[in-house]
Amino acid sequence: MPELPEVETIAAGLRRRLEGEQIVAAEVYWPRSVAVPSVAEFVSALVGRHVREVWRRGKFVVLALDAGYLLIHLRMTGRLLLHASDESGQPWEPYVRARLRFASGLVLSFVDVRKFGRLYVVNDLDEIVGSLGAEPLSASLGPRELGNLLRSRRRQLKPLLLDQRVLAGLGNIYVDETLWAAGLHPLRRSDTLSDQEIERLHRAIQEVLRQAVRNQGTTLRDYRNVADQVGEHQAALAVYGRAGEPCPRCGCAIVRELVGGRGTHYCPHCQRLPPFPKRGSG
DNA sequence: ATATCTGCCTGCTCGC
DNA sequence: TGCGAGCAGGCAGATA
Repeated sequence: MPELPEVETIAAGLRRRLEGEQIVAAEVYWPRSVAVPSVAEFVSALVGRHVREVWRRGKFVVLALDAGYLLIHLRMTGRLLLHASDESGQPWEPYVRARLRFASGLVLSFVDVRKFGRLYVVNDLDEIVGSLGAEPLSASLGPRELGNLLRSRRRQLKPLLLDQRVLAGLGNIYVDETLWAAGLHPLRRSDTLSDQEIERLHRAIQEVLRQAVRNQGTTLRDYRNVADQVGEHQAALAVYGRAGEPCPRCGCAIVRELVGGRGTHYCPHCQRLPPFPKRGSG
């Protein structure tokens, strides 16, 4: 699933090759992939525009155009593939839901097996990303700010960290990895963390995400970068998808349970749940 | 305020 | 070998 590190990798790949490019055609093969506006308006808003800038916000890829913005959310199986052209010689790509053609001949294919991904064209960015929470890697999110986000709510840590309105960019894989790195139980209530635990969680978020970005993301099945290459971070995962395997820290068997309806992986030895909620800074 | 459920989707794995 | 059931999960929307 493309989360922050995967989307960051994709945005970087697009930035290098698309900035300055002009869109000459937009093709939609699965209309429901276009969230907003109508397909006809989507196409006419894109054709003729230039790509000014490309970045990531949460799990969204943002293409700033000379008029308006194209946003892409890959959800579960979405891919953005760049080809020099889709003329003869290119392998046929199944599950293409939409395509953009550029003046240089570049072709950007939105490929999405499960059709969960969404494309958006808007004039006001905040219409789509306005409700997103803090950027986990932002310098403005220090331990104190993270602590405020957690302590102002009384929620289980895992669903809270998955909530894009609180922190934008973490998904199931990196929440599990982060909680393991911080030594915190997924069911731990967010308002019971000590200052030390907040700092550990803050450091874990930074380190896990930065290492995953360096590794170009995690490919368990579907994720590919814009050149159709897999990531490398799957080899560095400590707990996600490793139920029954030994914890890298203590050797105890990793367990998998449902938390908030999601498959959740953790070490029962390193990530203990206190018998009763703690308060204050201990 | 928080937790839980449904629908959206399709490929894959499992058991018979 | 073939088939159906169940699973995977990000997010929006509805409900408890």
